[in-house]
Amino acid sequence: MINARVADIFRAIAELLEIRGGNPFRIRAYGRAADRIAAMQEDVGPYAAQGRLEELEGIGKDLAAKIEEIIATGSCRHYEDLKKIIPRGVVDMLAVPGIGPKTAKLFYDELDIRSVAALRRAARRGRLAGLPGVRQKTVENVLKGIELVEKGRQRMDIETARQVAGAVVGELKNLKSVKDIEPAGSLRRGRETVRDIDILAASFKPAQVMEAFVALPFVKRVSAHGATKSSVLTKDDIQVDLRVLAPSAFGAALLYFTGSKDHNIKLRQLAIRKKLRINEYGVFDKKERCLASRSEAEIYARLGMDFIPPELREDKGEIEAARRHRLPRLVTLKDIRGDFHAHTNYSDGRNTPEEMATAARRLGYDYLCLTDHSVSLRVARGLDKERLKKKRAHIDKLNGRLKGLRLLFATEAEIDADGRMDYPVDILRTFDVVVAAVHSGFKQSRAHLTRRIVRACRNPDVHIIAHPTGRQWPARPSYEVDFDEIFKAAAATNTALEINGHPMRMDLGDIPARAAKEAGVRLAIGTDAHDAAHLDYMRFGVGLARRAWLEKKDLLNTLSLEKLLKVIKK
DNA sequence: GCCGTTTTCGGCCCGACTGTTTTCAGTCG
Repeated sequence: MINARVADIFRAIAELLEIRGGNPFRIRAYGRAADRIAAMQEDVGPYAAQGRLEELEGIGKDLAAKIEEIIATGSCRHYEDLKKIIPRGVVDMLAVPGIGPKTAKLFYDELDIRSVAALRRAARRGRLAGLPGVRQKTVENVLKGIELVEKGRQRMDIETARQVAGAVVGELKNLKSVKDIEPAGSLRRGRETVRDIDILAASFKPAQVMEAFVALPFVKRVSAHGATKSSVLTKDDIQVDLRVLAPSAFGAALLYFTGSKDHNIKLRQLAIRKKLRINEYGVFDKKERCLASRSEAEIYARLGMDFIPPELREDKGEIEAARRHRLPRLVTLKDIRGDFHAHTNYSDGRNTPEEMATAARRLGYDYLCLTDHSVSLRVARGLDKERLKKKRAHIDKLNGRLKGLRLLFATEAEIDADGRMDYPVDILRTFDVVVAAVHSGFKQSRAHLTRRIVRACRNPDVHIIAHPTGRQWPARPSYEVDFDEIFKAAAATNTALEINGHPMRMDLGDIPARAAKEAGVRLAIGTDAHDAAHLDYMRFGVGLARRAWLEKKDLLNTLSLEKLLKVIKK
C-alpha cells in the first residue's frame, strides 16, 4: 500500500533531518505527516489523483508534491539526497535508548561510526570516552542501550500489560503514602498492543513511593530514579514508568500521562488559543492561577468541551467532536448481553459446555455462542456430523435446565481456499449462528483473500466473519485484504464482522473497525475463548470497539436474544 | 513545513531526569 511507503519515507526524512540538525518544527511536520498517513484507512492515491491531498491535516503544498512524487516514482528527490549524506547505520543508532540525533551525529562526525555494531566496538575499546560530554557513565549507558535494542524490546499484548500493571499497582496501593494509583498510557487507552507500562500515583510523599517502586521484587534494573518520576525494567524486560504527583493534580496528571501524545499536543494548542497553558499540574491562566486540576472532566470542561473517554484520545477527530458536543455514546461492558465466539472441549477448548455456561452466567450474559471448529480443521479436533449431533443434544439438554442463559449451537466454520464453507448447506442450516473464518492460505494474494471473504459474506448461511485479517500477536501479521470490497459485501448481505477481543488477535483493529461502521457494517465482539476464564477478554473487545467509536447500536452483542435471532437470519 | 475566531508571518506542548557540567544540553514521553 502506498500509504506505508509514503509514511516510511517521511519518517526517514524526519530522522535524517534530526541528525543533520534541521529546524525542529519542520522535522515534526514530517513526523506528524508520516503518522497521519500511516493511520489512514483510505489510500492516499485517490486524494492525489483528485488534487485533494492538501485537505489532509498536516499536508501542505510541499508535502503534497512529495506524496505525488512518491506515487509516481516510488521515492522522492529530497529523501534520496539526504540518504547520500547520512549512512543508514547512523539512523539505526537512534533506536538505541539514550542515543538521540545529537549523540548519533557526534559519534559519526568525530569517530566516523556508521553502525550500531561499530558503536559497540568503539565503546568497548574506550574510544567514546573523552568526546565532548561523554564520560564513563555515558559509555556504560550506550552499551546497556545496545544490549536492550538487540533483545528487541517489542510491544506486548494487552493482557500481559494489564498483568504487569496490576502487579505494580497491587504492590504500591497498600502503601500509606499512596492516595490513588492508576495505570495510564496506551494501556488505559485500550490499545491493541502496549510498549511501556505507565502508572500514575497520587501522594504527598513522592519520595517514599519512588523508593518502594524501584525496590519492587520483579525490578531488574532502574533506568531513572528521580523525585517524582522513575523508570524500571522488569525481569521480563518490560519498562514500567511511575510518576507521582499531589492528589490535587491527579486529574491533570492522569490526562497528561494517558496521552496520546498527539491528543495532548492538540489540547495544549487549543489552550494556548484561549490564553491558557496546560501541563501535568493543571490548567493555568496568564497570571499562573490554576483553573482546573483535580479531575479530567474538570479540565475538559474548562476548555469548553465534553469529557473524552481515554479510548478516543488519539487526535482522530475526538477533540473537534467534543467541542461540538458530538462525541459518540460509546458502548460499555454493561451493554454486552452475549459473546459470539467461544470454544468447548468438543473441539480445542479446555472446558465443557457446562463450565462455559457457568462462566457466562457469572458475566450476566443472556446468550453464549459455542463456536467449536468445523470438520476440516483437524488439528483443532473439528466436529464431524456424528459429534455435531452429540453436541447438539448436549446443548439442548443444558438449555432445558439453564435459567436466564441460552447456549447457542454455533460453529467457527472454515472458509476454504475458494471461499466455500466446509460444511454442506444442510448441516450449516442446523446452527443457530455460523461464524466463518479463514485459517489457511494466508499467503494467497490480496485479491484472492478478498474474494474468499466476500464469497463467505454472500453465503446466506454465514452470519459473522471471524478475525477478518487473521493476525496473531506476535508472530503472524495481518494478511492483506481490500477492506472496501469486504465492507461493501458485508453491508449488502447483512453479515457482521467480528471484533475478536482475544489479546493475541484484537482483530478487526480499531481503524478498520471504525471504517466498517462508517460503511454501514454491523460488528460482533467475540472473545475466541478457549478457556472459561477467557470470556473476560470481552473487556478488550469492548475497549477495541470503543476505540473504533462504536455505539450500542453498532454491535450485535447488545441485542436481546429474541432480537438477535430475528436480525441474524438473512 | 504547516497553519490562522488575534496572524499569510511568526509562531509551533511541556516538563522530568541524566550526565556532564557549575547552568545546561540532550533525551524521553
